[in-house]
Amino acid sequence: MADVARAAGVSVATVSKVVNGRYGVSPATHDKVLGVIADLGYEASLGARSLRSLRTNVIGVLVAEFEPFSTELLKGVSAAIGETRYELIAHSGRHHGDQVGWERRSLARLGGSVIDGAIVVTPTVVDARDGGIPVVAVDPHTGPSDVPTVDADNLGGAVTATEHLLALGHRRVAFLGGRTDLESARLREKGFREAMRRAGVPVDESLVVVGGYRAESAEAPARALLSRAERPTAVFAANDLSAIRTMDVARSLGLDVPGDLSVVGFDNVPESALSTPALTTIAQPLQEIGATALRILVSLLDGEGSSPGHARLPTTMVERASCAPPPA
Amino acid sequence: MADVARAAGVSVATVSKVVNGRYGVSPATHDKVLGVIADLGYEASLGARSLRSLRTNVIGVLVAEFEPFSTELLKGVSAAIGETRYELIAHSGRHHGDQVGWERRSLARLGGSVIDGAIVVTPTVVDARDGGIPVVAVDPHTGPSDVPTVDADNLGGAVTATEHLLALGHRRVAFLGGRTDLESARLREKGFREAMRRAGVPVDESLVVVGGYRAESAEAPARALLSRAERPTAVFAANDLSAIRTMDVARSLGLDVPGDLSVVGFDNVPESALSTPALTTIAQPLQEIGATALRILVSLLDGEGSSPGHARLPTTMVERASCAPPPA
DNA sequence: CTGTTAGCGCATTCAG
DNA sequence: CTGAATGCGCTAACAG
Repeated sequence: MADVARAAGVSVATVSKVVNGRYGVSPATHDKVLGVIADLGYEASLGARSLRSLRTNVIGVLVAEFEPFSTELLKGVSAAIGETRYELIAHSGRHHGDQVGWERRSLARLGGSVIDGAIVVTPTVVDARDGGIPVVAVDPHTGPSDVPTVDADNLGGAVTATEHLLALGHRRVAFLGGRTDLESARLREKGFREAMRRAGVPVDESLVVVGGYRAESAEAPARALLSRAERPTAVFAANDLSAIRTMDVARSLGLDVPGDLSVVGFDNVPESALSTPALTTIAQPLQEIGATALRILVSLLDGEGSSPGHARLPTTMVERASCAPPPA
Repeated sequence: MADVARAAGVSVATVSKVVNGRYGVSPATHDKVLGVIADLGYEASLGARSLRSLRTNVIGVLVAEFEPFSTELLKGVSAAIGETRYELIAHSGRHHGDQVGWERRSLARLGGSVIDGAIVVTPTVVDARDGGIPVVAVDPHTGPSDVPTVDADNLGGAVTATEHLLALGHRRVAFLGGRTDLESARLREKGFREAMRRAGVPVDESLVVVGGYRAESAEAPARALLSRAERPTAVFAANDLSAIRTMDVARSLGLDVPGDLSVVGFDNVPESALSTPALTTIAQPLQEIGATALRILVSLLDGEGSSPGHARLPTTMVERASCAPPPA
């Protein structure tokens, strides 16, 4: 900026005013400075600007990792940000296995300086005052919180998935759960139990296991489930990554999907259509969830007092090729 | 940081030393400060730190937009960053239609302050000295440059795609091109022409059009192509998004894919398996490309002098359901 | 209308 | 081994 000021024959303060469109600069100076900026290809350093000013016009999407779920959300956020004046930064910190706490750290690191507001994806602990900036949570931790939240109808989706398996004639239905610290996982299990109860089919507790939402963490429980003497004829996995890994495990055990085992997932990430067989799953409108979260955050930032509080989007079933009636 | 210093009864300078693992702090003080930091949940502000220090241990992935192509790369980068000491920031600036120049702006904005190095996705103009930080380009602009580059075998892939259509018996084959400013688009067209020439099939120049790699920009040329009296029996689209949109257009014109029209895409983004019919396409190992770019960048940052210069990964054909012999 | 001044939160000299 | 002083690039008051 000093270079620009020198070249334009003005002070850095004036350059700053021009860059930020402040009033009180003569048109001639304004144009001159803009010209020099264009020539030199100057761009204000985000780091320095954010240190001094209250607004950076940058929105952060904070994730633990860039996997199919979070990147789908990101696509939705990115599509919706077009008309706004904000730019986007997606951040994934280093986390040595600690699945909890990364959200606070990211927020403390970026909030209050680099970003004006944040969309936090599957946080365990969110506190509206962490980092002192507006926050919207997507698919957060159990329990009510004071931050606006966007999620999908996890309960209804889980009921639908389970009923689908029951309607096909399955009775030994297993539930491969998600991350126990997330509300979504809890609701999916609840929906599973509710549908079973309604159908009058008792839940075999030994068939309800924890998969952790990640392919690696789901592998062992899936293998245990399918290696049992009395193995289930169907598995409802709490998300697609677990479901896909379950099908891999089944194959490695010589089981045919859907001949010997039916599998239903949850999320409908694009990858679910690429598996063999293609996965029947419960679709969440992930991109729309991202877009909704962005809209809420922007309205928060622009101070349109109305805090929508909570948005819940519908889920739908996508039938593909991973389900069939149980073997005779 | 001042809060931490006060609570620990030391100066901010000492806290800084502890945080950054500098020598010259007594073990007792060290532990005490760490304890307070844990209690208060303190985290250094990225903005301030980057302003003062040369290293931030943050790597930036600079994209124009978060769409399937860039998010696949991001997954690969994210998976590969696990073992390193870097964290990841993906940035998409505001670009009012200007498809060129965003990369310089992003680089100037983040480089030299927030990030230590960058992976730039499909940049048109990259200069190694923009922002003064190490840069690796993925799928960049035409022409040799001084920045290390990672891409896929665009030429070979395009030949394979075209030969596939020719082998099915197609002779009126159209090419729906990409962004003319990108080397990848140029090579895909070249591969198309080369395969046609080898097969002794003349290229009808009116069937070679520009689609721009985006669904919206590909729609009009696709419609024009398929509305012609003598319409092509097959289209090789320069990327999957264009190919998928071409199939949509075909359907809206009452054409059956692949009965009336065969379509081949390029990229194999997950979405290509979700289309109806599922798209036959040329797969780039996108995640691997991202991981490779990261490895090169890290070796650059860690000063392992060996600059690999250029990595080119293989492409493979994925046959799905969008191709058939031409109508009789 | 423009320039001067004073920090934003932190890392780094250099004295103590 | 520790703390006080300095400045990174920028914006926000104020003074001219």
